Amino acid sequence: MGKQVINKEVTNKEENYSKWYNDLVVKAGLAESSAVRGCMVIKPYGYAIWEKMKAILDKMFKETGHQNAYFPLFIPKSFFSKEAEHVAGFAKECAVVTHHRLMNNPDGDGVVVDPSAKLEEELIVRPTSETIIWNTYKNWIKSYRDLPILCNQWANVVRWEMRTRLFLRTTEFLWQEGHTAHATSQEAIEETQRMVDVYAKFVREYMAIPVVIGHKSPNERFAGALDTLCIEAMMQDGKALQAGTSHFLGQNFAKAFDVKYANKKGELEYVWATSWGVSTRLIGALIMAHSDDNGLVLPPELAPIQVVMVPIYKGEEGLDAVVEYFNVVADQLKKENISIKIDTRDYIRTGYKFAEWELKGVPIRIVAGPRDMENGTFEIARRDNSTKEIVSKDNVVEYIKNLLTDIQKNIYKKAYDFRANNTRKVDTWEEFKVEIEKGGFLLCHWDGTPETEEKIKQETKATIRCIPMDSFIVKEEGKCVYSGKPSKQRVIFARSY
RNA sequence: CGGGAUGUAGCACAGUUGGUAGCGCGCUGCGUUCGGGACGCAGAGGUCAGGUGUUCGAGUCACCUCAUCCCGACCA
Repeated sequence: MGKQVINKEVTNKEENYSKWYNDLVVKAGLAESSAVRGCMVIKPYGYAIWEKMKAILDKMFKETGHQNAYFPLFIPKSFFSKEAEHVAGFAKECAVVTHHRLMNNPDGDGVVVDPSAKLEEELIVRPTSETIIWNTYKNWIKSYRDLPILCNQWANVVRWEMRTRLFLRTTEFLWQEGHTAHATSQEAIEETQRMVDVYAKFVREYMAIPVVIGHKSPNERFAGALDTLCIEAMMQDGKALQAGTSHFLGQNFAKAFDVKYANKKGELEYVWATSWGVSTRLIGALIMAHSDDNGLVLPPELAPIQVVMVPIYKGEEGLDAVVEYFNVVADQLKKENISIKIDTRDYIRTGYKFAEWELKGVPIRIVAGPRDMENGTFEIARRDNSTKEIVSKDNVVEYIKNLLTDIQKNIYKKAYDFRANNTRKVDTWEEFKVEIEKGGFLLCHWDGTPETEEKIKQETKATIRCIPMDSFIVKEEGKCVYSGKPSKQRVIFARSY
């Protein structure tokens, strides 16, 4: 049966945000930690959310001209050292395959690695696929006619992080990574922008989370990129979360892997590259952006179950009657592509079911019992603001359709207002040190140097989340909040995940 | 890899000066309940992380190993 209940004593968001988050992930049935250090089991309910995300993103990628492909999990070690910055960025967190055979332990029980099966060249479990993909693209690209190449892969990657957290940072995680090759710098830069826009649209419209699009500062840039664009979201504890990145890689990987094409004049040129990705971390963002002490709050666009129907009845015939009453509406809703669950479990009490579906974040609950059947009504409760209404069965389909749209908007608005209330301009260093403790985004002038950013990070743990490109653009002359040197635009400082 | 802590039932924990294992939740069965997380009765479930030592006797004391968590460094 596996009934899971949040113990309210330990799930107060205000008191211990981390614990609240972790409890929620486990108790809502999204994921749990596994036997392997830092790895996560994504449970069916959590994976259903991921599948919905994948389907929408995949469609958006195809609409922007991309195709899916798949590249190997293992990368020869030598590939890795071809791009100096890239290897420096990932070297410390790589899982390495050194052998390919086990044998019975000659000294006792169990199995040991067979020393005779040592690989000549070690294989790296991909932490990201730039190197193996560029080694492949080398063979695909000869002429300007072969360009652009616009590939995406859905895959798992491994990064041996020191500290892990369910969804936000696990040793192995699922993601998509797009890798494109272009004839011109201009085209690659446009692609980088196009894909960060796709991410922003997805997170805003489907996940109902407001994000800022911006450039990363050089310190925060992807290893091997000339420019990294990102979307940054604010979680309910005021910390920032990088939700997606899109990198302009210049000709770095083309040069490292010697990928040249013949242009129309027959001259050889290096190609221009981008890469972009989002991961299961987005599920963590979804949880931390909307949920409350009663559990998940899922936006209707991504909820695996959009409407749950809970019957109230006495005896077996009573149940059949209510289910029949529900089925009429359920069939109509299904025709509208609304996903329905009728909770007919007879071994669980009604109140318990209510609490359980709230914990799982189902946007709408419909309740009906003898009273409603007599009156021709349903009781409809929304998860996002806990209000209930009695609705006539004649209007219920239209009502639900509108309500789903309304909930989606309302969740976004809530998150938007929260972000607005936790974003402020800060102009002095004294003020900065006080304000950063309160959480949220600080819009500050910065002198543009990595040294200043590094010092601010060391003193306050805050980093530049991005140099905004759409929301929060404040182009004005000012003085760096730390060094007092001149600055032309405010950037976003925050503590982050 | 530094600093701190913790390993006892599925989960969360208690366990006194060393004396042979407990509570709550969950689970199983029966009954009464059932429009917001019900209750009663009866059950099942443990190599007290592992090892060595001290002792007549170790969950408890000492040492070692392993694992996990938190704080740093790293990071989607």
